[in-house]
Amino acid sequence: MLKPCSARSSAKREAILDAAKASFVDNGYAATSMDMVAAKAGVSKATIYAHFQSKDELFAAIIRRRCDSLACAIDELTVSESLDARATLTAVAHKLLTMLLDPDTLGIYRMVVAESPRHPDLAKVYFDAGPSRGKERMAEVLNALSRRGLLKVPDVWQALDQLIGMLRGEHFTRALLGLPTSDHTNLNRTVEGAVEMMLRAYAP
Amino acid sequence: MLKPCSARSSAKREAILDAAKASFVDNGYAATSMDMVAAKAGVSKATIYAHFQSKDELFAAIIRRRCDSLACAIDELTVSESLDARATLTAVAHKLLTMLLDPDTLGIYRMVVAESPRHPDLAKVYFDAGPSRGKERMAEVLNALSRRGLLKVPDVWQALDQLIGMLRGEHFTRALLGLPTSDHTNLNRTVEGAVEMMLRAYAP
DNA sequence: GTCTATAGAGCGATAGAC
DNA sequence: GTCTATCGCTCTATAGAC
Repeated sequence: MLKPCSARSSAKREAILDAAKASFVDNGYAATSMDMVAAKAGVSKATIYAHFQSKDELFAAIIRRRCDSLACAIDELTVSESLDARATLTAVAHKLLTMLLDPDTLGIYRMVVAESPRHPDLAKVYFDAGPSRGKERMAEVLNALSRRGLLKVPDVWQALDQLIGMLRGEHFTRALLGLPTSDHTNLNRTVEGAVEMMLRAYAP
Repeated sequence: MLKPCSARSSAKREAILDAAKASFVDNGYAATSMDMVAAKAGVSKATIYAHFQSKDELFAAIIRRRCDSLACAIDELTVSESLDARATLTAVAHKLLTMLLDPDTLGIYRMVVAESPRHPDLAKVYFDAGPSRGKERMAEVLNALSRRGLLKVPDVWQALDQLIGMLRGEHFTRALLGLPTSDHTNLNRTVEGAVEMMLRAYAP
């Protein structure tokens, strides 16, 4: 579970946001009523409307708060500069996969996907703060390896698409659909296989 | 757009299914009312309930119908047996990517993802008929190449996860979130890059 | 800011005529 | 099978007291 970088809000406002996030994740946007949120947050419905103009705005606030957390977690996605290419890629791969399969990540992503036709602006906010920012962060890792002469990557963005795609493999889709997840052995095998492919293709 | 393999139903029933699919895709499950479906289908609400027991069953019928179409389209995913490894992989990659980025595929997938917490059984039905069946079909293609000595694949399922993951790249996520899609040049480049990786790793 | 109470609209599902 | 009409319920959002 991720925490925000900086928190500055009233206690009730946070309680509402927490309750709303849980309710939205569990029931979906449309099937979540403001009464449910109020009950779970331990406040009255009118109090919610004192903090948020509408159900839509409450939803947007949740996504934006999650984006802040995501961005923070992504920025912390660093790897020691003294490792070789294989160790670096393996480390960053494990961190990424852990982040992707986090229940919070999946729950929010499910909502963003579901509501993207009705809330296209939020989908963009999420994509920029999540996948896009994550890729930029990983590009720095790859570039560092290139600078040290441990990798030769002609197109960093394409290489990252390939690495991330291979890492997600079937695991992410299965988790997103709530299907029984592959065990930890397979996760390690996926990482090893993906790293092997990268090394084979982009060794200097 | 995909069509079902076999159709056997009354005209009104089909009209209801078509209208419901469009409404569910556009508005999401919970935000779609039976009145909307009735209006779009040109029937009365009671007629819908004469054909489907509940809103849930109507939703399930749509997913199942889509699964039939998907399975049919996937079974037709064949490639000439006389092509070399690169041409075969490129052809099957283009077919897969076209299928994945089809607006109908995306719309239904969005719904299945959104409702998977409340309809886990439907998520499994969809996964089996879609991704799982597609992978089995592609395994046959890879096995055929291996049999002809054009490829040496130690673990077919891992190789397929890698290939499919690289092909989806960022395109699928962007399309799923309704973000501006990369142009056709990039799609071709993605295919070429993925095929190149596969050949480099799994050449005999 | 926070509460109780409620307005006003829309929902899923059904009854009963044909 | 198909319709019109309607029941009983829940929803978002607000009014007004404190």
